[in-house]
Amino acid sequence: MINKNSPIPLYYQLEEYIKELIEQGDLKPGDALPPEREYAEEYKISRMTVRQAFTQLVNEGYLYRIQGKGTFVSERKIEQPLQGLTSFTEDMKARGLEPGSQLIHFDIIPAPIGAAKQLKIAESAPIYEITRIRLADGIPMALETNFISTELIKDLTVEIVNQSLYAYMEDQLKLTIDSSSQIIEASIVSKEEAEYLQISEGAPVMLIQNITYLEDGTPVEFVKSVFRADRYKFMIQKKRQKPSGN
Amino acid sequence: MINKNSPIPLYYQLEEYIKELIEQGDLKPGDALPPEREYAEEYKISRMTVRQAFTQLVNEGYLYRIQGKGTFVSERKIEQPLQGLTSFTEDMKARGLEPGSQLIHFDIIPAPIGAAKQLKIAESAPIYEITRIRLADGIPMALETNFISTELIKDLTVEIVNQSLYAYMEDQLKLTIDSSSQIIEASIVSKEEAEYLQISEGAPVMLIQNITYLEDGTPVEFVKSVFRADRYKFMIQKKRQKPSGN
DNA sequence: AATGTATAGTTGTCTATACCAATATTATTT
DNA sequence: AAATAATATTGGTATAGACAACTATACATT
Repeated sequence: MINKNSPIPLYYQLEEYIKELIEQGDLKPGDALPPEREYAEEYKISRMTVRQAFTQLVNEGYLYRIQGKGTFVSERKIEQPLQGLTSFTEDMKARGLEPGSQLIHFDIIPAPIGAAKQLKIAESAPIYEITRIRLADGIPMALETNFISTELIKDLTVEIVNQSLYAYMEDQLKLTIDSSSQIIEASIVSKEEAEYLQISEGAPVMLIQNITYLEDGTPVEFVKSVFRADRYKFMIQKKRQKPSGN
Repeated sequence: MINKNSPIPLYYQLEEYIKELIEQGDLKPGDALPPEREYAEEYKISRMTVRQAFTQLVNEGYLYRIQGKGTFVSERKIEQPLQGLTSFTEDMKARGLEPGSQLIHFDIIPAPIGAAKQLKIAESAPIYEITRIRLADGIPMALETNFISTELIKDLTVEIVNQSLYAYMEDQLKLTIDSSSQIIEASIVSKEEAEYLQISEGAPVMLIQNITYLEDGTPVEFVKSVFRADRYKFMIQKKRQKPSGN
């Protein structure tokens, strides 16, 4: 289970191992884990290292601790978007649907004022504008337009966008994605959008704007999406920030 | 700054101190903090203790670390809802609006099937059903119905609900709120809702369902809200979960 | 029966130290 | 002047141990 010769950190190995036990049902919600000291002795690692693994899992919502009693498996594990920040593709897969895309256009244009402001670049600076119909099991789910500065991301291709933009940024460009902010609102679909989405004019839709940031706060991507309300609900899980912590 | 005789943990003292520096602008976004070893020497505490404080702040989005370079203040600190989980009241205040309420009814009824399922209680078990029009600067913003089991929360009054239900649960009942999950969708307003909200029939609205959980996973409150789309947008900030961590 | 006391087991905090990995800086070589 | 190598600095991982705070239980005392 724990391999001391592996280059993978011990605390991370233990973390993944426990996560597995939970996901496979070997550890059920409410169950107490073996005490920290027991793990330490069992695997011949120090208690602090065990604590580091536990702490991560507590932060991620898998476990909770009660001083003097023990460490327990949380009732509902907080849903963890796989890559941390969910893309449409991951989102659909998680819902058991087959994601797909239909490209409307892929252009480099002078930044419109809205996108320029969100991406904190000069107005009319060149940016990619990529519009796609997003499909789930072949049925239109959303109309999505991405705005990406050509400054940060060069040589973008349709292939990259259709694969995984995030993976490309992290693996190839060594950019670390840190966080995102979203604005969600309800609206009525426009005539043009209705056609793409194959819904009747005046039907309700959800407008979602997403901005993705790097660690130093630089915005890298601005996405505007129009989701069909009859096919899409948005789910969020929030964990409380507590004064005590680690 | 750091008081070794205080019962307050050292890492927490340091954490609060650094947080203060950031919030007062003494440490600006992008600034590098003094290295961990320097803090350790400065305050005669161990480096691991400094790391514990730093780690907390990294998890809360205040700081980010780059190995070999240093630790830096984040550009935009992830918005931290004051009480961790935002209530309507806090939400409106944060938007600079004056929150208000107009009670429609406050009853104890047998749990309808939907609420019973969400709260994981027996169908037709007694629950509070509280419906209010939520106002912002005196204008209807949302229609909100709370479902709360009488089992967990006894002796609930209109006053408590109008004050702060969360504060009552934590301070009086010693229940620790841990997390919440929400489902958001777009819809068209019904005739009855339209009247309460003073909008025209068929206008777009956002339906928000919220469930609040304790640490052990017990659901304590189920809230269904209908928000006017013309007056309300929903904002979320997500922080990426990274494989490495502590 | 109620209350105090002792004890063992658990997580929480903290120290001191060591070495590794990534980055930045300086010195050296070309 | 540029490239390379060596060194220093910084965060990352890990150890071993100590004591504090809290919980639960068993037992004794009142």
